[in-house]
Amino acid sequence: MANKEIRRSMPVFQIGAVMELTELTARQIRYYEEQKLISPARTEGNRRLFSLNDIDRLLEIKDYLDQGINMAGIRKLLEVNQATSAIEEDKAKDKSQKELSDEELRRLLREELLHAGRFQKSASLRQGDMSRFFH
Amino acid sequence: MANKEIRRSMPVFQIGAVMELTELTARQIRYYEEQKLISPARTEGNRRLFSLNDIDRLLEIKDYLDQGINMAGIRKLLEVNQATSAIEEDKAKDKSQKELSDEELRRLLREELLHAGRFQKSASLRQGDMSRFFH
DNA sequence: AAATAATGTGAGAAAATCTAACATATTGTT
DNA sequence: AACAATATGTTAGATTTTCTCACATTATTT
Repeated sequence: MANKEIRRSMPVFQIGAVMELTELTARQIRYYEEQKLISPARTEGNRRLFSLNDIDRLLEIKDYLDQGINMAGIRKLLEVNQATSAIEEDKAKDKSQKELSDEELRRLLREELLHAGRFQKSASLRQGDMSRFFH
Repeated sequence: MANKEIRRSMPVFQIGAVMELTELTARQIRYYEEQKLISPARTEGNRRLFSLNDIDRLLEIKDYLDQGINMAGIRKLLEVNQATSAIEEDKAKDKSQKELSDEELRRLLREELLHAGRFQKSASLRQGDMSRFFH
């Protein structure tokens, strides 16, 4: 499901929330952006907006920092991590595709058609849909 | 999993994000609070903080509004909805409990022990954990 | 026509975030 | 030991967002 990744990359959190969730200071978070470790989106008014992926990344950075790794090291590690996780995603995709029986495929197709267009405009969001928004 | 409900009720969204997600104006959202349809949390600085549940509720309200139902009606509908969904949750819980084999129970217990305390302090959050945070 | 309900709009205050600059503590280098 | 670089703290002033409150407007009910 590519929707999952879309949802996880939606920029919705302001820096205050991120500070609480990650226990990093605003200064630290901004510095990591300066160092190109993260690239949060911006509102019209230039405020940072973070996604779940950004937050995961910050938690990862924090872990590495606790291990005494410096910015350069972390930058490299995140690169590698990014690459390998992309590969793993692809693998998982292949695997799950192979494992689908024809019947399941037909069922999924029906589902797909039934819900087509659901994520086009947020106007189409309706009750209960927020549960679909994350993960 | 009661954690799911805990996560869904975590107040993290500011009104700006909620406006975008729901396509309601700030005025509307505040009015619905005044009408006791929602009860968002507050920051120290008195700003509203909404949870996923709040947002679902607002989307539900919007649906009802589109159907021409007034505040009183919506209030009542939300009450009923709340009650029935609680019942359904209980039912689901019963069902899933019955369906768990002894072996699965033991496995879950091990898991539980392994991850005990994880949600006590946000300090214990580590990389990849944000994916667990929603749904 | 008057009252009520739901929402819009504007003002002024308070809070959160922004950038930029300088300070400080720790680590690495010479 | 002295110096340089790294990572973070702190402060200031500007900008943006949100707050409450009051009044305006529009559509429905009585």
